[in-house]
Amino acid sequence: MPRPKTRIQLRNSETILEAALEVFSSQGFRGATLDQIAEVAGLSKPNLLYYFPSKEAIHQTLLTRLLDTWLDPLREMDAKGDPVAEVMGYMRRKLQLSRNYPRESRLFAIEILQGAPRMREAIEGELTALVAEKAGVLRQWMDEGRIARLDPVHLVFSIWALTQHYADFDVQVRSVLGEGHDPYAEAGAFLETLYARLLAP
Amino acid sequence: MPRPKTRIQLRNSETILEAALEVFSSQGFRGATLDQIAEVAGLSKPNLLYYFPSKEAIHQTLLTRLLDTWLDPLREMDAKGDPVAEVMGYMRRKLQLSRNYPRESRLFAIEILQGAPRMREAIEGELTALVAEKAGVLRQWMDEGRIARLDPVHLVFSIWALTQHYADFDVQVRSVLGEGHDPYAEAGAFLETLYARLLAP
DNA sequence: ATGGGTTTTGACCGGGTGGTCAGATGTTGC
DNA sequence: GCAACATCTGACCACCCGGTCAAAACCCAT
Repeated sequence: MPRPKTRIQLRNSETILEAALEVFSSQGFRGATLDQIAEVAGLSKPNLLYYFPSKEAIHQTLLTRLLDTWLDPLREMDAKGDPVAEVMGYMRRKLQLSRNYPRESRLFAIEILQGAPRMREAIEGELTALVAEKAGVLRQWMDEGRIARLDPVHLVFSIWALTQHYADFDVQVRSVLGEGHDPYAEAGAFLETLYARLLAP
Repeated sequence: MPRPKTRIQLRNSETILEAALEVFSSQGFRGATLDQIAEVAGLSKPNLLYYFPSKEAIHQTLLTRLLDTWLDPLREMDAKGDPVAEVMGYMRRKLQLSRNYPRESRLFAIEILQGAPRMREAIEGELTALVAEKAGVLRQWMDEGRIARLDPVHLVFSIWALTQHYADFDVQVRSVLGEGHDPYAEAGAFLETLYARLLAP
């Protein structure tokens, strides 16, 4: 069970994780099989298990990597910037994440939906702490009258919900919109309007 | 494979569906096993299969029942009512659905997340048609200047996203909020404010 | 009580799944 | 070229899972 060192190890580990993301995000943990992942990766099943000790370990690696990417846009929200612009910027970055990494979004969603059995720790630690910190920043801005007074945590929830919806419920969104639409472009415009009105002091 | 007729058949069919909802909504279709469902239902596995021809059939029955419940709140939105009150009412009913039927919400979410393999038809038919109809009503209200001009379909998406979030991501919501919170009460207040500001002409 | 229909179950089956292993094949430094 | 090590694979295993079936247990009208 080598930690990536050589070129081959690095390349194959990445190939496997990429394939695993594809399969886990569309089938869930139990729905995915090592054979499927192996096929997508273009490797044999025993070869997967040469690079990762178990199916569980592959999944765990994906989740761990994911969390950082996922929280970055919120980390970037700057207490020293312009409040409305900062919240808007956060919303835009999160929507971009949904657009560019829909599989990651779905992987995350499936995990939380099922009670976060393999992520509880990270959620109760890192994620909760970061939201608490940024809620403080938002509350400060509200106290200063620079954005409308709202429950800051639910404001964050609203950004999560509204942006992730377009990745997680992609099938439904596209079906309802019909052809000839760019869901993310329209969502961007809609959310700009929404948060402009919501945040105005 | 009897269609419910006698008391026993009715009672056991319901027991099975209730248990299946519990298990499917927390494990997904492939993650769930008949043994788990049987255990929760307090029946033997072969006995389940006396009432339903297959695992698939149990799942299908749940989904079919679900869709109607799920669309009812939108159906009730009345073109002849007061626009802001009607949209607000829809949002409130949808939030109540999340509060009262979180398992159903998660069952639905998992299905869509995985590409709606067993629901595509219903989504492309019933659901899409209903949204199209109600989007027309919303557009009419906007033309009359009675609510703000917005993309009506994305307005509906926003209600779905913001209300279902509290059921689907329950674990995350509760972790971030910490103890001593009533997520749904707070969400209700937050969403009232949000839609009041968003919809005002 | 008894007989016919309904409900329930233990035992079993075949296919799929995660994981192992011995050995084959490739790669690299000398 | 070759030894030492890294990478890869076919064959295999034990377990799980959805589903079957024959027979047992139960229910109830007569």
